[in-house]
Amino acid sequence: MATAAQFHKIVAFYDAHRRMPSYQEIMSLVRFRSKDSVFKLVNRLIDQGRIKKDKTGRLLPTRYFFAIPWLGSVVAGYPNPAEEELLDPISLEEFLVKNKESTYMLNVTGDSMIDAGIMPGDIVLVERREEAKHGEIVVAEVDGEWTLKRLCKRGRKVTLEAANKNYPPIEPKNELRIAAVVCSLIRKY
Amino acid sequence: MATAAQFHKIVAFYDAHRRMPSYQEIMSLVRFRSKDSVFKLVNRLIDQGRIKKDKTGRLLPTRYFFAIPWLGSVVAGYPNPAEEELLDPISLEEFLVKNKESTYMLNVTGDSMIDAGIMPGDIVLVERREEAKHGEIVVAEVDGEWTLKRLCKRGRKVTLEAANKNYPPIEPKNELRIAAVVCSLIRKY
DNA sequence: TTGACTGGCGAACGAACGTTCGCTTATGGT
DNA sequence: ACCATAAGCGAACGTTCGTTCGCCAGTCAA
Repeated sequence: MATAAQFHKIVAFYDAHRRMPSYQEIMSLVRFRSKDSVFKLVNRLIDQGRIKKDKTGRLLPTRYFFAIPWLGSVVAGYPNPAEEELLDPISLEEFLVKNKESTYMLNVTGDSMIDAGIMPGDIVLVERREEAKHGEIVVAEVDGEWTLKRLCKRGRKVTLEAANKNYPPIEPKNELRIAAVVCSLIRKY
Repeated sequence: MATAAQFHKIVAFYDAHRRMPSYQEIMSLVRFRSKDSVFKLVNRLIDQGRIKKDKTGRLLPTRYFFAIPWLGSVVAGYPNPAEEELLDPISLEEFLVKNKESTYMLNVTGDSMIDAGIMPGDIVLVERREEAKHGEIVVAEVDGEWTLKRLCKRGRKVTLEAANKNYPPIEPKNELRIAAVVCSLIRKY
């Protein structure tokens, strides 16, 4: 269908201007000479679910505007580059950030969690909250500093364990204050 | 400054509607009774760099709309929650995706790269290209399947090395086709 | 060949847009 | 107490918005 190329131009406009184009702007994007042609094109795109309209008629982007195509698995299969959009398209924000209000980024230094695949220089996305379950990786306050460890609850005993055999578990003397819970990890190469 | 709370409401509107509010909409958001008051408020926000306007007067979001606050380092210091916005605010997309056209997501299965901190179930963001430098982690085509390995160039000899001592290096018999280069890693807990 | 359907064109509609004006009220420094 | 400045109000401006209309050229099935 030819609407795919036209849709691409709209997405490109959105990426460049960080807003949806007006009907006039789409008109020159896809080289129409009538706004009504655009109107009908937009309705087709809405039927396909690629664009949305709010109740005042303004155009809104959908997930397709933010999506990074998902190719599949890297060991198991041999993805066909022709059919890129197999899995649900999803934006990184949507994928990683559940509660925008309480999510923060944190640089990781030190190698105490290296056996859990968290290396120095990595970035963790954390959600600020004070409760965590057994096994979750948390940011805890110990001796006035923040430290990244795995929370272990055994009966009434709570310890902080590193994922590195060179670091002994921490058994908090007084109270244990949890500052945040790690919800995802990011690494740039 | 009181504009901070008002700015927050505008960001909230943007998050909810995926577009910038009109002056009228800001009017009711911040409970003004005149569009001119909004006009002046917006100009203040523009002076602060928190909002932008294109040449037609439409409002545009800035990095502040997408940013996840950066708290600092998790081991070294003790970040003050009061001053959250110390480092440059940045959006995940902006941070991780350089070339939107050629970036794809890929599921990782298998533990062959576990010593490089890439675990089964992780997701890698890759850029499709056929050239890679020594030491980069690449998606390569071997025997009709895709595999994730570190590229090693020693003189004219090119091998694919796993980051796991249980896996021997791969020495390609014929040609070595690189499908993509890993540029970042994502893990969800 | 006919008739239903689709897609693009050009013109027009009211509504909403960003902007500007003159005026009033609050605020802050001297 | 004074004046300068800033912030909010209400009304108006020209422009652009999304929408709708009638019309015409293709397409495809009956």
